[in-house]
Amino acid sequence: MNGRAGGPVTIGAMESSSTTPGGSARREATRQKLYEAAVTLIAEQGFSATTVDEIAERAGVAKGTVYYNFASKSVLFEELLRHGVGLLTASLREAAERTAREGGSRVDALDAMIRAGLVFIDRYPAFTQLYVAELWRTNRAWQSTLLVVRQQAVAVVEDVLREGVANGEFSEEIDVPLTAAALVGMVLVAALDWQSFQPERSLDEVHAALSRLLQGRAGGHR
Amino acid sequence: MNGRAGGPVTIGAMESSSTTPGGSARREATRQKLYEAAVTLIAEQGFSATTVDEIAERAGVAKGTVYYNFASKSVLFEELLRHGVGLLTASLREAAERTAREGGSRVDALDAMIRAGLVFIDRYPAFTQLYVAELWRTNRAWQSTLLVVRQQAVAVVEDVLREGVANGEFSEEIDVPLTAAALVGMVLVAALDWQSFQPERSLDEVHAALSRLLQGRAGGHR
DNA sequence: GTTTTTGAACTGACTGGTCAGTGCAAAAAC
DNA sequence: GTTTTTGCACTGACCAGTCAGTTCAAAAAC
Repeated sequence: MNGRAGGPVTIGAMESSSTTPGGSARREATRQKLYEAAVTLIAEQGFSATTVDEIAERAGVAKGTVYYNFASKSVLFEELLRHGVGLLTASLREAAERTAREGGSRVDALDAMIRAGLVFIDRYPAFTQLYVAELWRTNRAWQSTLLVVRQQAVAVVEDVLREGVANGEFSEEIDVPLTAAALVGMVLVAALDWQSFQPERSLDEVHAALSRLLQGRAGGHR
Repeated sequence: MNGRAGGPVTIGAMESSSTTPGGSARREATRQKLYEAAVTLIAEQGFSATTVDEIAERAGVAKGTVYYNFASKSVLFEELLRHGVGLLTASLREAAERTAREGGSRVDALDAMIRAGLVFIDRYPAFTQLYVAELWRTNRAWQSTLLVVRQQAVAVVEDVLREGVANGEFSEEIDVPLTAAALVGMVLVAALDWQSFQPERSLDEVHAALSRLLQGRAGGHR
């Protein structure tokens, strides 16, 4: 019943994390199942249109279990958000560090992060959908959670840009926050478009197109 | 009560259009009010979380009037989408044509379209929010409408890219559909981020940052 | 024996959609 | 030029259905 093909869409792992320090293994497994059920349903239908009964049914647990494990539908959603973005930032940071370790330039680091972003989106398309759909809303309960979560992800990109400016690799004229936002947006939207409207393309093709754009070989080839 | 400052957020004008060929002036005015009310509410809360009562109240009409003018809540939303994207594509196309008329290159055309996109988003932030939030959802009633509407907007960008490849201005290696999607995404996300998280920046600053990125002056300055 | 899950019943608030009826400006009848 | 009729646009109370969240006794897992 997964809109998209592919194996189990595990959003979790990410160790026990801050969510519940002393959760038993069994409980953690139940939460995991609930995350997975919730992420796909909410991505498809949106938060409000998704019922708790649906989530419980898809996770294969009783409705009471949802409320035994989470205080409310909103809380379940917020913890899900934190969970997923933790994974993403870890993956981005890892890519940047690996590049640095291997003596690559900052452009190489950005390129590696683009790929890491694409891999993440390819693996957890539902999470990405849901994130984009909710990020720019206003007046919602979890607005503050989203703000933190966004800052975490964008900060990784900003760091690399700043390092590049510091070591002279990038022009000092670049606007770090805006450029970081634009880069994240480019990857996010290109990837979602790929998944939704051009699923026949390979990850490498998408990566190549974005890489070219990053290095300015689209506007005026040389 | 408009989340953002500024004058009346008229999404309409766009002449009588195809929606209702023989609508009376009064009726058209009512529909316009309903569009304006719906676009901000749905952008803030999402489609499902927005009630028809709310829309009616904000528009200053009775609930029955909504159903007198639109078959259902979904139909109101679909017509709203078509309405807004019509405006956007018209604006993008106009920018591209103006540039061509003035003898600019295709890069100039892309640049002009970026600015036109930013101006549009600045003027109708709610519509943009709503569009992004709903575009990549699956299994929704208006999925087909969105597909058409997206294709319209992206096609304008693709056309310019193709022309650029044809006249040798762009490398033949560029992947037109993917690059177009990435460009649109870059503008969309950068603009939304600007509005939501960096509202102190001016349109010119945002435009400059995106322009630089387009011309590759971010990755490897020259 | 303690923790976790189950599953079904229940509540109270809310929602999309309906419909009989109102207001009113222009046309028709006189 | 006054009265009557027409029908479009709008109204808002109402209804049937839905949903988040609660409760709890009993079973299952640990």
